[in-house]
Amino acid sequence: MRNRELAKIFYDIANYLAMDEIPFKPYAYERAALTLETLEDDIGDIYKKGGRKALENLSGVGKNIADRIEEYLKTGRMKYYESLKKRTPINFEEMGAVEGLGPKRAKVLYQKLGIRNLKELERAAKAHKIALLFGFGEKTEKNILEGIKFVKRSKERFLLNEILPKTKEVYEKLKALKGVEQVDYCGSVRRMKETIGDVDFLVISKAPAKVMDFFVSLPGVVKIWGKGTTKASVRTREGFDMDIRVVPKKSYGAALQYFTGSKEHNIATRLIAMGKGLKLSEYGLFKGPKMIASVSEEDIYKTLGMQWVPPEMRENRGEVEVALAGKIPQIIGYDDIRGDLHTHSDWDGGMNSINEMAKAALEMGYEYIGIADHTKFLRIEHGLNERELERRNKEIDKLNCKLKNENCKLRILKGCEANILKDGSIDIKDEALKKLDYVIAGIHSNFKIPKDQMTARLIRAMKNPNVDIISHPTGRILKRRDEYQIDFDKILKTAEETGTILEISAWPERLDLNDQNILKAKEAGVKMVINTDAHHKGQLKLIEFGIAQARRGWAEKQDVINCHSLEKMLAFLK
DNA sequence: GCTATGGATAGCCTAGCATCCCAATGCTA
Repeated sequence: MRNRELAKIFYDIANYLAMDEIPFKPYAYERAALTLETLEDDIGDIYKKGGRKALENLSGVGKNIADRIEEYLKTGRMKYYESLKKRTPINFEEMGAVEGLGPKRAKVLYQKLGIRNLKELERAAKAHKIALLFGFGEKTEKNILEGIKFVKRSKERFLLNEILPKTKEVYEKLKALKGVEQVDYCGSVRRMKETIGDVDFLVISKAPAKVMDFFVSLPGVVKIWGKGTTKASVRTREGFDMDIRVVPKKSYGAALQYFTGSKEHNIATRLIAMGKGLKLSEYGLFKGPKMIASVSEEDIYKTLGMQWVPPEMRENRGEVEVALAGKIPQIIGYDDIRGDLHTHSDWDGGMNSINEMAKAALEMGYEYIGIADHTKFLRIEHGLNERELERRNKEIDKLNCKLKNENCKLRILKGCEANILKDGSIDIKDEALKKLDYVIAGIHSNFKIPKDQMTARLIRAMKNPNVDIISHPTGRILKRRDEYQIDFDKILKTAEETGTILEISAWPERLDLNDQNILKAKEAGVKMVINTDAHHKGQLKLIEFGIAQARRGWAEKQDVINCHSLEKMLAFLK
């Protein structure tokens, strides 16, 4: 998939143009990038099948951008982009990741101090050169240093959604390869961890040399770190590494268990083995020199006197003890979601009409979809005011009538994503909220207020009888921003008392609540809802990432309100 | 640079905030 590569380039171009204060063009490139990102098919395939015309048919892609895409697909290069880059050789991917740094400031830093990347930025900030620049100051310099620290910490890891599609693609190719008997991906991808270091594949094959050759010559491989008879390691164009190893059939289960990890889980299981006078390694479970289990993971766990543990739970957070006691919870499955309650339509900043979103929900096999458009505080997302909300509600009523007449079971729910203002009040009148099926409220501004103030802010919002759900409750953005300061235990207590539901955002950069908070919420008896926050119909599919997170937090169907039928789900709301 | 219609040209991308310098700017949602 070259969609993401191209999107990245277009975002870069948008930054270069914004830097020069060129109006509107940046916006055009950003829109094209967004289209590419949400595209379901590979841009190369689209071009192969439909040619230039197919490119120009994409929303936000006109003659010029189609030219650029075409050039890139044909030559692997884009001259326009390269010339922009040459003129201002700034690494935006690094610099832009620092919160508070945008294209304009990056340009000033380059022109005045020659700063091109994170390393040079850090050096200048530490030498207090930045605070002296016009338009900058002490505070900005300090914020930049803090931002750098954060970026560095998350730099080597990739978001799960950056990795998973490519992983599945390679997996399918390996599976189809002649001579491959079995293949699995393991490691943190199999555990569906929110960020991933590298990808490991495990293969059974009688022709390992052929598998190695195939693996290192996969399209998108830019560097071969090593290649032996049963092991190989490569770097992909996207910048992450993939390893493969061929293992004997008889120890496949042991290898799969070992390479899936986590390290902490493996240590715990090895200790169990030791306690029984056994030895567990990547080669098998041994009693003295005799291998007593190893063909499958189930086999190994069973011989250890444990239940099989779903990969998402393998973090040594008590799952080993629970598996020994035979009490592994029935965590929710990837097909258990019956509706998405946090989606946006073109009434606010979304890309699709309510009707289109509903159709997409039907394709997902959903029983209901909730439209939770932004409310008025968020002007950039075209947040709706009371009157506009009313008009939107009428459209939903009409569509529901139509669906009913067509004997369609899907129901569209009237929701909104209101804003929790600095003092904990909601940016839209209660009378308007009352008319909705449900209300989501979230924090979209003033992230840096003291902990007690932030906690009080959320608590006040939860006590509002109209607020049913708190969206992305901790506000973190993976690789960009830490969660805001809150007393999560107090939040849980209030949620429990008021019957407020906490969201598990499936948005790959949020995944908020995270796994550990999900576990805490479950223990506190707080109900949750898994939502995508889709701004585009294609993004309904992101639900997979939310479910994975819920599984990592041991959530069961009873903990997640949208695992239930419409009627039952509605009963959970205030 | 794209889209929508006036088919060559208008309209798109807003508002609150933090910071920096005390009115303006850049960043973020």
